[in-house]
Formats: sequence, C-alpha cells, structure tokens
Amino acid sequence: MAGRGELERAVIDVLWDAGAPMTARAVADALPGRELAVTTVLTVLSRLEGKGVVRRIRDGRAHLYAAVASREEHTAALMHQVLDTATDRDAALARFVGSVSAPDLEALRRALDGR
Amino acid sequence: MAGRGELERAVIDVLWDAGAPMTARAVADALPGRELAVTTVLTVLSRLEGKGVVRRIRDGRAHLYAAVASREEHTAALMHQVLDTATDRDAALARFVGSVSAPDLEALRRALDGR
DNA sequence: GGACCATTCTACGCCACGTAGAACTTCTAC
DNA sequence: GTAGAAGTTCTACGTGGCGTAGAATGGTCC
Repeated sequence: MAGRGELERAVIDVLWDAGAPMTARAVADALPGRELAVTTVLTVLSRLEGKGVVRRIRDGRAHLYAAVASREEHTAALMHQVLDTATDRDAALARFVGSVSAPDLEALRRALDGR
Repeated sequence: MAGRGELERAVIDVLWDAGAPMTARAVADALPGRELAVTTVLTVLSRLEGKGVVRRIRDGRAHLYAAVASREEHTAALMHQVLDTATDRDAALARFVGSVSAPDLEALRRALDGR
C-alpha cells in the first residue's frame, strides 16, 4: 500500500521536504542527483495517487501534488500495518519495545506519558 | 527484506504455526486450501532462505526448514525497519503511540514497565 | 493560429513472485 | 546391484509492480 520503489520513495520525500503542494516539474527539479523526464515523475505521482499516498490539486491549467499524510503519520501508519499482520499483538508489541534502543525507549516513555 | 508475496507469507505462517522444523512436503500439505506442487513450495522456501527468513537443516537425504525468527520477533523487526526510514524517529514514535488503540496502549505500558 | 506547457496514453525493460516440469541424486527394497 | 521412490536442483514461463520516457492530446497566451 505504500511506495516500496526507490523513485516513489524519493518523490514523496521531496513532497514532505517541501511541506507544500508542488508541480510535477518542481518535483522533478528537486529530485536529488537525477535528471528525469517530467513525464516520468508524472507517472510516479499518478501511481502514488492511486495508492492514496499523494493527492492532486487543480491549479489553473496545471496540477499541484501534495503528500496526503505527513512523514511521521505515514511511518506510524506503516508500523500499524505491520502490527496488524501479527496474530498476537501484545507479544509483538512486547518484542518491539524489548528491542528498541535507549533513546527510542525514552521517546516511547515521553509519548506514553502524554496519553 | 521480508516476504511480501502472498504465498511467501503463507509459507512462513505454516512454519510458525508448526513451531518446529518441517519438510517441504509437510509445508505443502499444511498450506491451507491450496494444492501446490512440492517444487513450488521448495522454490519459495529457497527464496525465503535467501532473504534470511528461513533456515535449512539437513536431515539425512532430505532437508528440514524452519523460521529463523519467531512471528513476534519478525513483526518487531519489520516495525524497526519501518521506523528506520523515518527522519525524525521521536516524532514517528509519538505519532505511533498517539494512534494506537486502547488495548494496544495498555500492552505498550506493560511492556515499558518491564524495562 | 502558432508556440508553449501540462496532462494523458502507451510502451518497454527489469525484477520479484507464483507456479511447476525436467533432470539429477540418493536411498531402499527386492 | 538394479529399479523405483523420494528429495533436490535447474530452468523457465506468466503476471504485475516499478523506472523510464516518447507520442499524442488539450488548453493558454499572444
């Protein structure tokens, strides 16, 4: 459900970094290191739109593209998706917590304190 | 890095459910609903071995196959893998915690209390 | 109405995955 | 010790996702 390809990932990264809707051309220009045809980027954007990761906004004659969820929301959603494949959620969560680094553990505690 | 295919998933599920190393034939027989050739299962098992998800144990003339990690370990590892793609881990974890269900939240608290 | 710009259509190559037959290697039973 | 059974490896084909982009189409601005 979420762009596993390398270019797809690079494209949403650009959208996230920008923080605002942008045109396909702008995305192409912002892609690091690459010199891609705009149509290539448009194809990828369309596929991402089909997956619900990106949404399209009409802007006069052109379109603007924006990420549907923030990077963090997206990551969290993916983590939930993984968790949903577990048969024993509690055990999976226990394993997860049991294997995080010290800084991550602190972040978890802070997040839990806030709920 | 971890079998995204449907059959690959079904195969490790069988290994996890069994809890013990088993032959390719046994896996094929245990696959729910399907009537697959043993060679098909062998191919999948080989691919899973290549991904480090399954390991092979010589048993006389035949081979036994077993999952490298438990289901929970595997799930936790995948969650870590997702988390590793985040730029701001703390924010991602906060989002994650902020969006879990009440029972999951309790499980998280219990797991954290144990560390 | 011609130049330009953005979009859509169509397409090709690659690689993962589902699927399995053919061929090779033992082992075992007679 | 030889034939058949059981298991493994090799090879291969179809499908679908992804990277990549040209050709065709449609609208805009003088």
